[in-house]
Amino acid sequence: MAKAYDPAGTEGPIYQLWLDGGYFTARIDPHREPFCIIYPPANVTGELHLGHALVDTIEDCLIRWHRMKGEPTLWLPGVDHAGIATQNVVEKELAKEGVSRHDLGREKFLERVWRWVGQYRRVITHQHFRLGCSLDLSRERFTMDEGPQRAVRTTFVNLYHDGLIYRGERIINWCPRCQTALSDLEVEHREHDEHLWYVRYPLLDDAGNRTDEHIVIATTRPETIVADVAVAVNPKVKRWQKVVGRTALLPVIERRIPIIADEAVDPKFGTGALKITPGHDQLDFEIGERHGLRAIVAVNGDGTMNAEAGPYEGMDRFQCKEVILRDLERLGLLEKTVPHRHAVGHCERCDTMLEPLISKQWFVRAGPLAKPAIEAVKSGRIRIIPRRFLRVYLHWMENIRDWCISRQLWWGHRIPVWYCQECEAEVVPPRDKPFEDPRECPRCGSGKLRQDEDVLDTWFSSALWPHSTLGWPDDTEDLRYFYPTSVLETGYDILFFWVARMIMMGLYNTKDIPFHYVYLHGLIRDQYGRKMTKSLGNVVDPLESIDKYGCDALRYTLATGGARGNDFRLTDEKLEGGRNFANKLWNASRFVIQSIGGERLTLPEAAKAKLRQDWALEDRWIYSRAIRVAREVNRRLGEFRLNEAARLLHDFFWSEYCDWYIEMAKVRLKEGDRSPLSVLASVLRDVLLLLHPFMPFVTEAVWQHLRSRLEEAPEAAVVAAYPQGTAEPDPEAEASIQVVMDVVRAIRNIRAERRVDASRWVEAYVAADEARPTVEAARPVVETLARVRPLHIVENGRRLPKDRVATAVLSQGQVAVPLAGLLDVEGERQRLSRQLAEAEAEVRRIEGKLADGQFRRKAPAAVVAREEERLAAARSRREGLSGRLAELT
RNA sequence: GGGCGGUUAGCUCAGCGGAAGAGCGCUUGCUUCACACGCAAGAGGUCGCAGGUUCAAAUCCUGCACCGCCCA
Repeated sequence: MAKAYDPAGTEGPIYQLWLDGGYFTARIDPHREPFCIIYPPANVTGELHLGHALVDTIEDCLIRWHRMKGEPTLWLPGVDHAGIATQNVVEKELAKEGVSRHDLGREKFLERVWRWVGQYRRVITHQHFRLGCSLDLSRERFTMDEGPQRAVRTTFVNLYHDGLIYRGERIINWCPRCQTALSDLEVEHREHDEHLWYVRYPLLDDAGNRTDEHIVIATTRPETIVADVAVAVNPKVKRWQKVVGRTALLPVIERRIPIIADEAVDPKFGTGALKITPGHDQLDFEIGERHGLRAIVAVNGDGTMNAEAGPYEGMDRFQCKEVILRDLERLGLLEKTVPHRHAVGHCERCDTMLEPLISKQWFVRAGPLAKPAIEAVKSGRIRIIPRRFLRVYLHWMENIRDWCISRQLWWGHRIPVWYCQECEAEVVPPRDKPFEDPRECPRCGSGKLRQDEDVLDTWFSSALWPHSTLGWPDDTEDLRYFYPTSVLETGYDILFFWVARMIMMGLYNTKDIPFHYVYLHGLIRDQYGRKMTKSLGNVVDPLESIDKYGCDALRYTLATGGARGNDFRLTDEKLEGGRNFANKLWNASRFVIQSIGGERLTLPEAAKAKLRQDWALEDRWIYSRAIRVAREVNRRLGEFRLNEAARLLHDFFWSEYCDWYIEMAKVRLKEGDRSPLSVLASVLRDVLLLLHPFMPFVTEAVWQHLRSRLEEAPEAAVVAAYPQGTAEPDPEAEASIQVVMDVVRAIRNIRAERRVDASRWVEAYVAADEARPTVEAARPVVETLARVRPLHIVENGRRLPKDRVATAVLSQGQVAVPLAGLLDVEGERQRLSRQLAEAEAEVRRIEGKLADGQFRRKAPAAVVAREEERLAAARSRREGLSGRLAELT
């Protein structure tokens, strides 16, 4: 084994070993409860970021844990066609060649996209390998595969015939750059420091002639004046009450528009009078409907003004704004301009300022679907972790709005609706034949049918993912066995986009929940706490981190980075820590394996603590601790507390197994006594297996070295049984070793403070009182670890030497180190006095607590007993300290 | 406007009713035969502020301040 762990040389061969073993392929066993996670499909755009690395780490960890527990385990990988994103990427590629998609035409363009898909599916798969993922590649699915396509089509057809999908003219969010409609969720609201323009609309008299009077409206979007159809005032605003019912003259356009009254107008905004533009504003649209006003759309799909804009036709909407303001100014109709901050919608994908406009689109009627989805979570059939996201989910669901699902894109699932060219009928395949394209119009018999040009929102197919990947709408073995899946794990940022919709659609399609648990993780940020974005240039490529520190280092860092559901910052320092841990694991293992040599060990199996009574104290202790740690780790994993489980293992392995146990074991090994080997190997085995889900490569690599030295060791860690800690702990050994450690630490402390040369052996005395047999038994350990020879063990403090010794008082004994010439009596006095003061304070504190009748009556007996023990220890320490001080001359 | 999260050692974060923890950084020693990606010994915290509940509060409740996020 090499002197340092080499991830780059290890990871490839180890992954190959797993693939060759076929360990990742799920096997159905009807007698066992399966464990299944559907991977959140990665966008086929191709970029793998730290978010994926986090998903990979968490899900692989859960999957490996369950697989090792012996459950039939399926982790199903997937790739998402990512409509807008992929179309944008391919269009950018084309732009480099000086071609637009329109030059190519729909068919040729789609060919290009498929070529891209072929390329990037492989890249994505390779990236999962690098992260050590134990995905079942034989079941990989792509949202545009035939199976998921059929699921999409079936769902659409059923929803349509159930009246849950409709086509209608609504205000939607339009992205002029992507040239498509978006759903509400794809809108990013951002505050803009802008202006509020106060514009005068002249009033007409009864004869329709212009007067000197006017009504003043305040607007943030003067360019939409051209599409105004009314002015509305709140009926409570006194100032405008008398003008309701009159007619105003729309500036520039000179259209006559009515002045109406509507409660929805905010009397405190601007002047209390609102221009009504039903074609470009949701609130105005609603007011318009109430008053039977027509709607005018004045902006084209590309963001330029259309013929409705009159003189401004052809201008870009932003340019139009400038020009119209100049015109208003010139006409004396611009009363004032005041600074104003307001929220503006932007395209989540390309950041373009969105244009709300009326458009004919397809919608999902979300209300009826949300009802059972609310119930499934409220009843606890689906559990959301961390729990605080439950309220977020419910609030969104209870206020859900219809979902705009049509996109004016070429790449995606084509909407399965045809329109009759003759009678304009809307034709959707029947429920029993959802995959058959209609050939003639059922109403007029015409053969002139044209399919809707649009495709569905990508999230529509993602919403079906847990069942469409398992074979739905067919009744497959996988679907029957693995559905509902066990855990849905993803970032909290797509709770609405994906999780909520999966619950709705899963319940609709399968009449069952899609998963039992939803585990939401936090977002990874850079070292300054900023979100990682391309524009900031602070995006970390996980593959670079793996190259630099090793996959296990990255995984360990991500797993321990923060508490569940919390964001955390990734830094090089943390990755270094992960690398160091992997190396520590490697080297301690190297020591154990080298110590075993060519022998084949049988590991001890002593479930009852009694059976371990005759073992060496340190063997009993570490064996007992390993049992407790295994229990704790399993418990934390069951609660999705990966960070706590990993940290527990880190601390146990490093601070107890390496720092103390290995050093203690060396004492006997050096004497040629091989008895510690089986315990060394046994605890190492447990640690390796317990850590395997977190750090699969280094643990497997070590396992492959270790297993040949063990009798009956499984062929690979990935399929070894996960330690459960079913054996009985040994509290007696744990308490005893504490005394030994305290003695060693006390002597080391004195040596360090007195600057005793590290290589020098010194004489020392220990008065251990009741713990004397323990210290006696551990004499060789204490001598070696504290570099003491000879070690005198005396009955009690009175037997310790008094002159020119440095002393330490423990709760269960005292230590004295003769230091002729090195002792600073005054310093010693000060140190002991300080400790005495501390001990006295402690005694007073606990005495006070125990004197309180309320405490004794109300606190649990175990707590009272513990306090009494502490008091005894503190008193003993106090007596010892004052005794030493008195002797100090 | 509504909701959520955060505020704990110099930094990054755990802990969330019964003696303040980790990693990094810092100080002092160590080429100790697994590891300097290391070993040993240390220093460092009125757990944001103010009330309240409790025998007991960093931990529960109320209010406030600041930072961040989500929804409208």
